[in-house]
Amino acid sequence: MVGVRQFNEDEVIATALDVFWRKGLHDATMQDLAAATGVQRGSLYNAYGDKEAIFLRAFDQYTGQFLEAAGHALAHADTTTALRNFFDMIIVNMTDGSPARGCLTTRTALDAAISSTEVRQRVQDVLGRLEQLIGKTLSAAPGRRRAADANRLARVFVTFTRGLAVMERAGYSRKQLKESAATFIDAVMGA
Amino acid sequence: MVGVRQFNEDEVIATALDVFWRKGLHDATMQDLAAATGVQRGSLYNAYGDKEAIFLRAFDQYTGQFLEAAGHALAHADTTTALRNFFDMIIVNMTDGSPARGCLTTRTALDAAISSTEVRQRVQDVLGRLEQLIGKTLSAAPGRRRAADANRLARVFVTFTRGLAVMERAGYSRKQLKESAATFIDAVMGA
DNA sequence: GTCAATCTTGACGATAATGTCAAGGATACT
DNA sequence: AGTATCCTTGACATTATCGTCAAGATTGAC
Repeated sequence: MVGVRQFNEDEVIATALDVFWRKGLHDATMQDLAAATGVQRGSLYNAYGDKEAIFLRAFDQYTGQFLEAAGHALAHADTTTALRNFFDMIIVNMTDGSPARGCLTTRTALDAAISSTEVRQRVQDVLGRLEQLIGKTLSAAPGRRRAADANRLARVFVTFTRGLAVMERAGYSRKQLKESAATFIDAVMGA
Repeated sequence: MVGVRQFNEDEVIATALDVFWRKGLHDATMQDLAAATGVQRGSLYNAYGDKEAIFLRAFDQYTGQFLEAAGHALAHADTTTALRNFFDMIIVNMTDGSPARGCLTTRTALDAAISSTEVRQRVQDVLGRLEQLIGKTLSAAPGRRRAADANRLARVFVTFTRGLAVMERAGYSRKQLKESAATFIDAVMGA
């Protein structure tokens, strides 16, 4: 059939996200996307222009889900519990699938050198937003932390999450990652 | 001239390291290596077999230098000072060059999915050794830390260094990375 | 019912990278 | 000197990807 768009855009983007997540922006090819979505290469070019445009849509969908999940995990009265929830969430997120998919944001950040300004911008964006979420959580902690300290510490937390993503790629197991995260929280929040 | 090897292997590997560092194992091509070293593609194939073999040699050279520098930076009586030195070293290491080269180990780890077992092994190796170096430093700290704790904490430190490497790729400046590292050390070691 | 708009499809040309190889030629050993 | 060895070089076949496009077909508007 022709003449009218034959595919559901949301489904295509969701499937594309899966492909990008498993292969990365750089390694995923239009062929991969075509095969996974069942939409011909030519149709994808016609509908979106190029691979990166598809990626940006998929990545936006991803960051939306991710930040919402992060906000939800961090929404706990006790700061330490909130942080534990948060790390559990991201570790499961990156070790899910078989083989594990890893962290899309981190993978994309590492491709930064060969990506467009727009892609880099999105990565900075999601990291910045994550930092704010964590900063809010830390600021809400009972007591003696000043706002500036909370913000600096929030960036340390974000940095550590990126480290976990790398360690996952290096072969560390979910269990090992969780142990590191727990050790980190204890050390920073004072066990 | 022909008949006898026309190039100095150490120089070629050093140059190859530079290429891999700037482009990554995956993105660097034999053409790139040939152009940078001045050795023809065919000669490189003849001498080393394939790109990955060249990479492994270059990577070994790199990790040797890196771990030595890390050991040197950590060789300070005061644990906190040792850690500061160490982080300064790795941050300069990854922000050096223009544009900055980033961290080769981290970049390679992220390529894990598309790399051979051998490459993955080297990455795990260098991270493991780094963990041991840091563990030794932490164990030597005055006082109350048990060996098991030191080892767990060492892995947290390694993880954080990986996070810094990602943040660098995401666009954070040397100054910002140093601030995060300082905040991290203070938080963990008790400021 | 006609027609313009637009989606699908398969094909095409261009580019880039890989790995291989035969020919050519210098070296070193005997 | 003769000869085997080994390196260099350029060419080749292969494969993969990209982006484009013309032809074909259907829908929806008028």
